[in-house]
Amino acid sequence: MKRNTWQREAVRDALDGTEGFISAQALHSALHASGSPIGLATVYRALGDLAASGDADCLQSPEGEAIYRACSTGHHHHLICRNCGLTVEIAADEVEAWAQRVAGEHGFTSAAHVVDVFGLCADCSRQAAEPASAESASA
Amino acid sequence: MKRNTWQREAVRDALDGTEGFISAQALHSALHASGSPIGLATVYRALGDLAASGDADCLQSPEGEAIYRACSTGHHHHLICRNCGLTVEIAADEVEAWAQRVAGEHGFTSAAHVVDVFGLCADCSRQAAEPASAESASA
DNA sequence: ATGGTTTTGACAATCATTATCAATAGTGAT
DNA sequence: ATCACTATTGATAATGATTGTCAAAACCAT
Repeated sequence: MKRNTWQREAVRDALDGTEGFISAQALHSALHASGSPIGLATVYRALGDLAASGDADCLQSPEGEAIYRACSTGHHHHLICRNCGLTVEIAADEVEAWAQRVAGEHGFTSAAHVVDVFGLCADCSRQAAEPASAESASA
Repeated sequence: MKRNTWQREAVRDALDGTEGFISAQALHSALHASGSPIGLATVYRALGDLAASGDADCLQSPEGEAIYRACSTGHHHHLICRNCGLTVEIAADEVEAWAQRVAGEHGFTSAAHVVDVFGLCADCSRQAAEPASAESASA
C-alpha cells in the first residue's frame, strides 16, 4: 500500500515547478536549498515511483545521467537544442503508429520507443551562422 | 597525430562484427574472450575516438550505460528486444521525414534524431505470456 | 637502430545510482 | 486518542560504469 508522505509531495511539487528536465541529484540539491531535509535516496525513490506511475518522464542526458520531467499530457517526445538545452514538447502520432506497426511486423510486443530529436534551436542556429569568432585551427 | 595500433583495430573490428549495440564493458569482455589482452581503459578510449570521428554511433541504453554501434551502412534504426537483446535493423523513411519536418517547424536546424524501439521479441513475448505465477492484484 | 611522442594498461578516483537496515511515521482499527 | 502494523525514510556502504594518472611500451619517421 502506498502511503502519503510530505517527501513524496515535495518531490512531485519540485518536479512540477521545474521548467525542463532535471536530474535526481539536481532536484535533491534544489530541495535542500529550499530547506527540505529530504534524503537523496528518497528523491531517487520518489522519482522512480513518479516515472513508474507515468507522472514523470525519464530519459538519459547525453552525459549519462537520468533526467526527469513532470509529464502531464501523456506520451510525447522532445525536441532538444543541443546547444542551449531548450526543450520543446512534440506530439508524435505518426511515430507512435509507425513504432507500433514496425514492432508488430517483427513479432515484438510491449514496444516502447525512444524518439528524441536533437538539433539547434532558432536562436542557436543564428549564432552558429554568424560565428565572428576565430576557430581553433587544430590539426 | 593518430597512431595505428592493433588495439584500436581490434576494437573497430569487434564493433563491426557486432550485430546491434554493445556497451564498452561488453565489448571488452568479448575481446578478452577472443584472447585479446586489451585493457578496459583502452576500449573506452578507442570507442570514444570512434564515436568522435563518426565511425561509431553512441547512445545511452535504458539502463544508463553508453552503448556503441558501428556506423557503416548509412542511417537506420533498431528494434531491440529488452529481454534477449535481439536486434533488428529497420528502415525509417517516415520517421526521417517526420523528424526533419518537426524540427523545421520549430526553427531547429541540424536535426539529428535518436529513434530506437525497445520491446519484447516474439520468443520472449511468448515466455512472458505464460508466467504461471500469481499476479499482484494492486490498485 | 634512435628519438620523440603517442598510446597503453593497471589502478585509483569519481560520479550516479541502488541496497541496507534500524528508526520513524502513516494508516486503520480499537 | 492510542495502538499496532508495516511502508517509508535516511545515512551510509556498496555497486558499477567511466575517466584520470603516469610510468612503461609501442609506433613512426629519420
